[in-house]
Amino acid sequence: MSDPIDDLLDAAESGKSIIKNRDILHFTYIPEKIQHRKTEQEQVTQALLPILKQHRPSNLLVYGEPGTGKTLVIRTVLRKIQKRVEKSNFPIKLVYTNSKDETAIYGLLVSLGRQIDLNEAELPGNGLAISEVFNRLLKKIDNEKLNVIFVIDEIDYLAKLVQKTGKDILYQLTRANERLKQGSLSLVGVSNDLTFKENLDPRVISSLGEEEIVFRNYNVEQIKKILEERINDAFLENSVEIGAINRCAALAGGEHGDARRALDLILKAGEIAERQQSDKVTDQHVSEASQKMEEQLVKSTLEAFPLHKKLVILAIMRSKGSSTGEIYSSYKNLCKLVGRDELTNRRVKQMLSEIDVSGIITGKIISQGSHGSTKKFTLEIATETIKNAFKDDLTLQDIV
DNA sequence: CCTCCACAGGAACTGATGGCGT
DNA sequence: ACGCCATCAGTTCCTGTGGAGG
Repeated sequence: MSDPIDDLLDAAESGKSIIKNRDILHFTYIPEKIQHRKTEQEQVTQALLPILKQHRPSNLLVYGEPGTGKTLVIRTVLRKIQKRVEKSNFPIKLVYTNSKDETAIYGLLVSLGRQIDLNEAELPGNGLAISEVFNRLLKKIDNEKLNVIFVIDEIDYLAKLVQKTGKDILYQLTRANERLKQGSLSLVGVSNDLTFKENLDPRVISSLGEEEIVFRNYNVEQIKKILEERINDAFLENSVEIGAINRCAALAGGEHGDARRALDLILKAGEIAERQQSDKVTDQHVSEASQKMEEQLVKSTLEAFPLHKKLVILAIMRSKGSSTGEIYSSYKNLCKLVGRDELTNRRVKQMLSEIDVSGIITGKIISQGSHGSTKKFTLEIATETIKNAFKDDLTLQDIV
């Protein structure tokens, strides 16, 4: 009888790798020469020129859908600028944050702070007033005469947080230079949403929106070109079939022109091909990779849900109908089964719409006339996937 | 045309957690 | 020691709504 681990190890050893360099397939990998997005590179450079020429802070707003290369271009340009001024008496510090990675303004500011070397003692991870955090950031910049460029990705998300909490840190950020005696602060905002400016403080728009650059979506042809460029460097010669590239571009680029997804896909397909000891990546591998990635994403989302959200999902599976009321009473039963206190109706409704956002269920408001109106929910994934994801949860073991 | 059901979903609040300045 | 400021999950209270049936 053969040992499964040994088998795998044997296969890995004897199997030849067709991926030479996987780093190149990371979307944000910066090669010395990016061929595409030439005009955008020029535009970004133009907008940031004041920083280089007059040592004057400059603000910039960049739009484009996910995977259109916004961040890549900005990083490339900023790096080049940084290199130029490295040895001058005007060195530039680059700081990058994604608003979506942080759930609150506080966390976002702390993440910015960490990157200009404020440690836990100088800037604790919680407990401070927002204005105090902000003061410490500025103090650091001032004291060390830093010339900082804050790149804030998905700034529309931050704008929403600002709106919700009433804290005008975007305004504060754009006006920070007035408070700085030394050093400077430039702001590069990146947004997926062209309309996000509408609910922004006009004073912020006037300073942040001085320069605006829009990244158009890639079409399938452009995606193919990007794929070919990278595959050339990342894979062994002739190890990726044309069909695989086409399928990849169609899957990822068809709707939104998402180059990041295309690259993730070809990498995953390459790994699958290697594992199958194939010396070529075929369109079959790409399809398989696409499916696997989808499943993996759903599974890890499900696993990360807190207990009550899991219970809500099981309730949807179990309830006879799919209206909010039916789901809620089914959920209450499940709570009894596992011996947990049930949450309120309101909270469960909230959870349902959160799950809806993650794409695992879809809800539709249906009016039943005199029987009131309700939201009907439909599962978008197989019940097998759910059972599979929850089977390791001790509390749920009995009811899955 | 009006009523009325069964919810939808906004807003304000609570209580725990954690660190600040005084 | 105490009040202050933020965040987070959850609760309480609330107003809004589409259309079948009267």
